[in-house]
Amino acid sequence: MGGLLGLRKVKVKKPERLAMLAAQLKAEGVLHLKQAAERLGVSEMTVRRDLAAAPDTFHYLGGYILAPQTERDGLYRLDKENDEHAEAKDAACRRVAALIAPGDTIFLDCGTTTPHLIAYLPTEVPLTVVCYSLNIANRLAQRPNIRMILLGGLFHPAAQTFSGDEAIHAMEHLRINHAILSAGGVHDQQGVTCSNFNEVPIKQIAMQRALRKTLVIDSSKLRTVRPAFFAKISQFDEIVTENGLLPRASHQGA
Amino acid sequence: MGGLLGLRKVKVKKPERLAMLAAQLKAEGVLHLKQAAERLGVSEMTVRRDLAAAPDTFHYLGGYILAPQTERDGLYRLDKENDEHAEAKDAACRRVAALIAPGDTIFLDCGTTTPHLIAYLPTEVPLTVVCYSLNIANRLAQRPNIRMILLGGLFHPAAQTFSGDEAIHAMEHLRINHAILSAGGVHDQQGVTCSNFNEVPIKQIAMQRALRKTLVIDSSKLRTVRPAFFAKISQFDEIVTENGLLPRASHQGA
DNA sequence: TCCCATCTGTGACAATCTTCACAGAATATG
DNA sequence: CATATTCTGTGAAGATTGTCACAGATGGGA
Repeated sequence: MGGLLGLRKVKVKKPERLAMLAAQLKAEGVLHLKQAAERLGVSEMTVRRDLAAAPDTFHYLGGYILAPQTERDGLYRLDKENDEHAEAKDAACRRVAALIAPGDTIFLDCGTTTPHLIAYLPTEVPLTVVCYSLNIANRLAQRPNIRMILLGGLFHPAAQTFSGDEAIHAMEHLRINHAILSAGGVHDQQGVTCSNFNEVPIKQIAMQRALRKTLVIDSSKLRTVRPAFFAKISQFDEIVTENGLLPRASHQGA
Repeated sequence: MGGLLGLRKVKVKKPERLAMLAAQLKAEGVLHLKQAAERLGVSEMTVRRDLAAAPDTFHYLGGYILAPQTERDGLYRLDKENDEHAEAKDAACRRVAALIAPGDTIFLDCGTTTPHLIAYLPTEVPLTVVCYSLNIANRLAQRPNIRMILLGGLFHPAAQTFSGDEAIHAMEHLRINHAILSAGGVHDQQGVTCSNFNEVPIKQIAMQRALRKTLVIDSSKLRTVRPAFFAKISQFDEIVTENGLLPRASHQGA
């Protein structure tokens, strides 16, 4: 250290540094990487490495360290895992949002596509949304001015959905304008399919009771098949992907 | 439009974009500038300008848009606000957990007390929990090996609960061993009361159908009254507070 | 229709963040 | 004390982000 006598360097080890970081963040909420490095008396590189070693303790975004978020836990697990085509799904949902009419009672399917729609739902006009997924319900709960009806029943952790006779029975008392469904596979011959058999009855009832049926998918689903069949392509009024409406020709199949 | 019928170009103006951003953030907490631009269908530059025009609405750091702190954890809002007696509630729930038998089907009330119980529910033995609150459902969903049945219906944002004839109807098909209820007020003369009238029917049905009825409260609720009456003190098999069981003498009242 | 004010997209440049490899320092171990 | 291991700092290259100016697009009024 350049022979500057008396300049005592205070050495702090990793666990201690992490504790100091946590304390600073508690007080300030956000810390710039450069600040953090200065305050801890180490290089930015070291701070980076510390953070990388404790990935769950802090949030790091674009040069800033954020205080850990208390509990945003498993809420949006599904999406995070399976957002391969998140952008396509989002784009498709944006198109679907334009199809929604004021005053509609909408049935909103579960899955990883339909959650994207919620951000685009209009909130200045009356709107009722019927759903059967915990994930969807959580998002709807956070939007103002949307009447939400959740079809309850037994919870299926894998899909984060509810099912049961009661849910199906409940639907029979609802007047649905517009069912917005999604699917894991859409195939000319094999029709429209999904992965979970327990979703089939509720999807079918929803389609049966809805005046208008819209299928929203990202285009990677086209020409694929999943185990559980729930509808023919021709049963839908329109099929929306990130590229727009599917040409009507396809509707003649299956 | 490449022959894709009905492909409508959606033009969105600034106020609307800000609203969409806010909604997305509410749901996801963080948004990358690039994502935001794509979802809104505008350039990154425009998003930047939008953000600059509404400096108090969003947090922006190193390429990421953050939801204001308050909205990021909307999920557990209820608790945060009203956890004055959180420790007492927690202690009371710990006592209640000891009353739960393996294989029980439990009805779990909504409110700010009952969520504390969930952490203490046993997961090594079969257990079914029936609930009607989104808050409770979210917590149960995160515990393994618990069968959860959610009574659905119309969502009430203020209390984060569901209600409706269907929910009540659904209960009639369930065999409940043990109803664990909470209350906003417990009073010798006025009985057991809560704040929301729409919770009354479901609480009453649950009590009617349950073999054992436990009331769990923190002791600050004793000798207070809330607007909605739902049971007499004597209807409960036990009343548990952070200090233990309420002496049986009190059960003679109301 | 034209003009004006405003909004929006683009490209260029500067500033910053990210990652990597390497070398020196600190620490542990025998 | 020597060696091995781990930890830390540095600098450079590449990717990303921030800022700015300018031009085209849009949307009212006159």
